[in-house]
Amino acid sequence: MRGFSRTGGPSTPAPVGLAAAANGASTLLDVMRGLSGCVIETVERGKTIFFPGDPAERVYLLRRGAVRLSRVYESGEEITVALLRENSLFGVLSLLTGQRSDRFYHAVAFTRVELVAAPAGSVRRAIEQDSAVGLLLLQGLSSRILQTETMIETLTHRDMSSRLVSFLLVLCRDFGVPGSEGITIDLRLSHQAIAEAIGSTRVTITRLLGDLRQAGLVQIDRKKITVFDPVALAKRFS
Amino acid sequence: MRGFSRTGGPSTPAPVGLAAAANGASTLLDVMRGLSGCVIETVERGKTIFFPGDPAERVYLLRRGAVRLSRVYESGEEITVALLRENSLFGVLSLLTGQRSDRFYHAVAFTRVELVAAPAGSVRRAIEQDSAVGLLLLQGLSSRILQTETMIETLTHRDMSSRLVSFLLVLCRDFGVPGSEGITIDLRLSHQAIAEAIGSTRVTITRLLGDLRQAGLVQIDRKKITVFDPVALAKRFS
DNA sequence: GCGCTGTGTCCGGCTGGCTGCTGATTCTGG
DNA sequence: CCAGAATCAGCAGCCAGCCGGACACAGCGC
Repeated sequence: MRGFSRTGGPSTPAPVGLAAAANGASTLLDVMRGLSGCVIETVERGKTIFFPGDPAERVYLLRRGAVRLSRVYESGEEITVALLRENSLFGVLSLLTGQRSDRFYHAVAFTRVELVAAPAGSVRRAIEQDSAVGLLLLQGLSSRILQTETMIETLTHRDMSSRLVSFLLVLCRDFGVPGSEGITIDLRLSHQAIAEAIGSTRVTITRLLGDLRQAGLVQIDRKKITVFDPVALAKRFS
Repeated sequence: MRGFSRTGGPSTPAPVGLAAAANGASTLLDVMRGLSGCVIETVERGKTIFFPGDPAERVYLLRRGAVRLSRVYESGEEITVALLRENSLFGVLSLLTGQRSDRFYHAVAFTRVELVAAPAGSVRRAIEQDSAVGLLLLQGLSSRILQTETMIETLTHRDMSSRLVSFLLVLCRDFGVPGSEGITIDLRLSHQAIAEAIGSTRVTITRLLGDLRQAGLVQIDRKKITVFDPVALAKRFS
């Protein structure tokens, strides 16, 4: 059950041409929306965008909300490979070698999500027609790589405390909204979700978050975490 | 001290034009080599390719050998963010937003390395002139992302034993050469290097590798690891 | 109102990090 | 090509941090 609601893309192939190139300020979103076969979808929190094993035929741009890419094991365990923020490209597997391939990740809407999906072939054609499209996509992927690498950095910290802190800082960067008393992470994160993202367990996360709260570094209000002072928090790992 | 030896790129801007597009079988390597301002470099094992803080102005393609991207902390500790295999693109930071930015990783030749470096501006121009270039780069980056995500998967395993096994399998994929008695990882890996890559310590790696050896799953000969049977090894984590 | 998910806490046990040391291997410069 | 230096590998003992399991309760949605 996918729970999509398609609000329809342009049924007639939009004139891609040099439109994007002509407009220097054009964005990935504009480009994706103009692609032939593109579909704009809304997915409710918790619903699946694609399952492992599904054919990989479309590229996605996350327009609004957050998406969780995860790997599911036979044991039933699930680990989070990426928490995508707005404007992230994903599903790029489909861009690779022409041959058919299947998804191996599970993509779930972590919040209510709006996304733009376009067939891989369509993307390829658009690139050929308008080189500016290629550049934009390239930049999108570049920033995905940087994002992912920061996450690797987070995960190589040895003690869980550092790992959690580092993860919180990543979340601040990706999902933080500044407020009067610090940066609030605009996601409803359960301890379990955090544990699955940094390779720990629910109980440990509960304990460590408790420590941080008692140390006056963070505040938690109905699953939303506020970091009072990121630099002070960063001092938590050497 | 960078220890480069430049074997000179084309001093006159090569005619990029539609050459690549015309030739369907063209590769990333061909494309990069044709870029104006491109330089082919050889770097000896252990030498630095770029330091953190260096201006990010070039994109690299790793043509031969392995490159280690790492983060250095004030404490002197160093963790490995990526071990790049042949045909990997790196230094993509420079492709992002036009504004100047600095490297924040340390890139070191992990083996003797041959690479092709091209100014970011030159890459951008090539994309504009020939859309096929954009597509090739895009595919290059896509596979980098997949690679990085596998590494995240590795790192979220809780027990070190699984982590090590998972890492070895990644290395087999990226650097493995099949032999008569299994797959040999074509890198000279010290226990310390492995520890820095999977967020553990030298001592633990020594112990765990010893276990694997005694279990008859791997063999180690002067720092080269041979995995007898990857699928048997994979059974090591549930 | 009830049930489910999420949070907080306790405890036993073991993994894995830390320290210190020794012998082996590799690298470097003369 | 050799000698000294530096890095690397293996071993042991100690101890903290984290996992696993279990349980009670709070909050939220239905």
